[in-house]
Amino acid sequence: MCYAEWVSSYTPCPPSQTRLLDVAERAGVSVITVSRALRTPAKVAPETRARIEAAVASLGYVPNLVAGALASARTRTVGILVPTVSSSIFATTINGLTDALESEGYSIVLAQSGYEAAREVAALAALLGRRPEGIVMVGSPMTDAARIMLEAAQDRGTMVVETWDLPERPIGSVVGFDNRAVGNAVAARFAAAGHQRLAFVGGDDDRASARFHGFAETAARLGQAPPLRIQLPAPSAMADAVAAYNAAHGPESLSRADAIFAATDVHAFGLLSAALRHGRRVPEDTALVGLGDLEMARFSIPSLTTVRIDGARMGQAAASLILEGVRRPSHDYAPKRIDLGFELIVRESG
Amino acid sequence: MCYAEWVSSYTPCPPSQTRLLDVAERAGVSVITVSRALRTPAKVAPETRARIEAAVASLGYVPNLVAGALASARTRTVGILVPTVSSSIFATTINGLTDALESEGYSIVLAQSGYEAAREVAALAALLGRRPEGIVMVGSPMTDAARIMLEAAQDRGTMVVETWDLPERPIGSVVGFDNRAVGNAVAARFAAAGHQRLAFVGGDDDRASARFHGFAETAARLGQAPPLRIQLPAPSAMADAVAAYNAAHGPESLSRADAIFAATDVHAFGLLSAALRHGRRVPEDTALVGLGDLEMARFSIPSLTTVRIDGARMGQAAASLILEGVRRPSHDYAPKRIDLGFELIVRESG
DNA sequence: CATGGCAATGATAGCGCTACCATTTGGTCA
DNA sequence: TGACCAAATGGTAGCGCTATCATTGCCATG
Repeated sequence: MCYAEWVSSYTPCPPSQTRLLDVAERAGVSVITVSRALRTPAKVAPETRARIEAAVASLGYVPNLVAGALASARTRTVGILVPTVSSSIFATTINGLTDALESEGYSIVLAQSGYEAAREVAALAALLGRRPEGIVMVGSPMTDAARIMLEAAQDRGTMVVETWDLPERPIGSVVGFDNRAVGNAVAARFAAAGHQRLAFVGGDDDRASARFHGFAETAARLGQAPPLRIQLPAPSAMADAVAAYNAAHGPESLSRADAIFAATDVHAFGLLSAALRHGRRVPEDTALVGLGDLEMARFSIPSLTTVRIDGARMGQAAASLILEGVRRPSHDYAPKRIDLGFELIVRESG
Repeated sequence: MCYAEWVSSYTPCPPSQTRLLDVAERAGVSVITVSRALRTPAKVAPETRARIEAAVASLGYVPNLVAGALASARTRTVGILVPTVSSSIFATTINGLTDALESEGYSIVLAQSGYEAAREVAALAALLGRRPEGIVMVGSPMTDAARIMLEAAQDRGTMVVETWDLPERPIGSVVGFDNRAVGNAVAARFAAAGHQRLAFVGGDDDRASARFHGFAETAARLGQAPPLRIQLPAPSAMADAVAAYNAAHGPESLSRADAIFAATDVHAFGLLSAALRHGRRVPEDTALVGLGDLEMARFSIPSLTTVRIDGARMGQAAASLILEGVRRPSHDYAPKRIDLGFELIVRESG
């Protein structure tokens, strides 16, 4: 609070913000009527409403949603915790979520875990302190601490939605796809095309690992040698994939692989670049499949075969789940599990 | 509020959230002592603090920051309004901002304008209703309405920072670069390389336009023919650039240009793809320069000459400006103007 | 031994809004 | 005509926290 004005005329206070009360006085009504005129205009007589609207406009009144949230125990806020925003792969999900929620008057609070456990917990605490009505996670929490916080929040009525995966033991609702099945599908395609020396390039987060396990699983089932796995640091960067390709030239080398599944299109693009620079032909010498169907997959040369994930729809679905579940007594709400599937988009690279 | 429990045992309430008071009772102290233990631990005796910490842990207490914000008139929240998050070009700015603010206990509220005036105003109203301590704009507001809202917010003590530009008439602080100078630099380079038929491809937002004007200005100064300008819809998409390249084959055609400046790397990449598919050699037949220095610029083949903008640093600088200015009496705060500059990264494409 | 100062804690009054009751009209219907 | 209802409006008590101003006890100081 600013008491400076009582103390010294040398330190003026910023003009205190206009409140509902100011509008009410201006319009000659009570605060509650102004509140109603703003939130449920139909319940206020037209002339009264007009007077109030005039007062609002002339004062430039912007309702304090923080106060409203406290009073109503509805923050109209949804938190989203992503590993990182710089990786454009989650951008579409954020986009879909934002688009679906902002028209309902919700705001998005964004936090990043940076793929780090400690940061995830801290970010989650910050998020939950804002009392969001929903929390959208990309993936499942990395730590038990985070899981417990989410479960507690859910017990208090917060909607929890995990995305980009279909975890065995979800916290609340889930909207994602089967990362293991993705790996299966890619391995099956490589095998059908007659590739022998498979490799997988990606991070070591749960989702990338699931893709690898599915990949290795199907490779084994089809009698292939175990795929080489190259682990790259998170978040996915082309530079890491390029470095990995350029690195070793021993038996563990990527350049010996004749088919590479990259856990993200970003990695795939790095590998494509490195392979071409090495004079390898893609897909003749090395077939390449990515994941995400980023725009560049369509326009690279050769264009990139990739697993399309509908990130925007995932965000929209998460938003719908939250809007449905919010304010509903917990006893008649059952968490949902939505499998959005994936699609192997076959282009030139494999 | 949930009164259902008084009414009917069939509609149980979600367990009401734990409050400071619950922790206080558990620890045998007053609420204010708990508040202090959490915010300024040094002011609480070690044993008391230990008891409080134990109570917090056993209750799983998460402070309600909404209530705290209302009481203290400090929301510890910063709003960021971007044209879109799907365009990865602003992702690094969001990243830099987030990284710099989250360690200070701030949360980020994200809103998108989608390059639409009406949506910008709506998003801004939603943002300002949350009473953020700072607002980071990508670019300047598109409408006067938005500008007025921002000015009013600033008068109430909100820090306003415009980024990605250096507007003539900034609202508050600015951290960006000179888009016109970027255009000048690219035109100068094209001219020096002996290119004759220049073209510019980009959106029609203020920043892209400034780049074009700088480009045309220098072209004229160096005696070149006025560059062709191809306007693409926002947000920038490779597909639009590809379509533009493939479109007309008349005198207004991009394929006649021997040097193209694309307002973003995304456009540049689309043009690169289209040109190569048409059998044009880059840079021999068509030189190409982008903007943003996205990672793919480094790894495309040919690699992309581009104007590097340090988006992350822009975000960090915006965060610093906000943290500095916040809570400072307005009379001793002077808006700052920070030019982060740009760098022409010469690679293979031009 | 009174005095002052500091460290530790507490009581209280809001922050700006909304939920939950009133209360006041004017009209409808038995 | 009086009971009844719906439409329009108002009064008031918080939401969970923090800012401000006590209050308490303890020690050092002259």
